[in-house]
Amino acid sequence: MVEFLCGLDAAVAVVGGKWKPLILWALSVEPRRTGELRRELSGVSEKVLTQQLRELERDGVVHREIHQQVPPKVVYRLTRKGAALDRALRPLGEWGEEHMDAIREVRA
Amino acid sequence: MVEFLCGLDAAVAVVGGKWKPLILWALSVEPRRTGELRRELSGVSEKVLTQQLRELERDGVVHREIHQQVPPKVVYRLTRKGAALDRALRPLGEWGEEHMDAIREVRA
DNA sequence: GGGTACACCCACCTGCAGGTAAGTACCGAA
DNA sequence: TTCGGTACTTACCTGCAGGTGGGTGTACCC
Repeated sequence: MVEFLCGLDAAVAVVGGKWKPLILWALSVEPRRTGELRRELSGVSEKVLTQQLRELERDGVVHREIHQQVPPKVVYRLTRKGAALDRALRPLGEWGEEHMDAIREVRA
Repeated sequence: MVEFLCGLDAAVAVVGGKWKPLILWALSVEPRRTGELRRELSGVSEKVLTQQLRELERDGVVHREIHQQVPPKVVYRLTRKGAALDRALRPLGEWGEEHMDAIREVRA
């Protein structure tokens, strides 16, 4: 790994994770706490959510903001790079929106 | 499955496969025969390549054109829908191009 | 006759992404 | 004093995407 054939390859390495696109989408609306994210993306396990958030943080698209208090409070927000990534994903989302029905139909 | 939370979800269902983005990229340059694709995407096994091509065909983004002759000749090309998908992937590719170095660096 | 190229198909196997369930440490409310 | 909420971590397990290696049929070249 760590060798990309093209830009698309690199981008996929960042957003390629079961919940990552949805996480980015959620955070693009507004910053959120861990629990809020968990409830929004119904179906994610706690482990996988934090895991994917850590990877997004490592890749520099998500910022983790720890409010030192009890009980703990952690807020996630998109970095500038993350916002750009989100914008780059928009056309893909629109394409999906447009052809969703046809795709769904073909898988029955 | 067959239930998408949003357009992005649907699009990912289509391009989410180890070689699919690269296949689309290759076919966007020009239509290709099976063997040409195999050589271009060095690393794909024959099985997985045809498998992913079949799925892309089923999803209506790739057209399979069989020239009835011996030895067999099969040409794959993007459909209009496929070309639109390719265009929708461009911004993502550019984002990747731009941040590729940073991403590579963070994974060492 | 042996080798190569074409575009497949099939049975089998492996690695790892993702899921499950439990534990940590703290506090406030019932 | 037990419960619920906060944000995690750890050990363990499972399913399946993807990879390996073989086989098919035809025709050309040496």
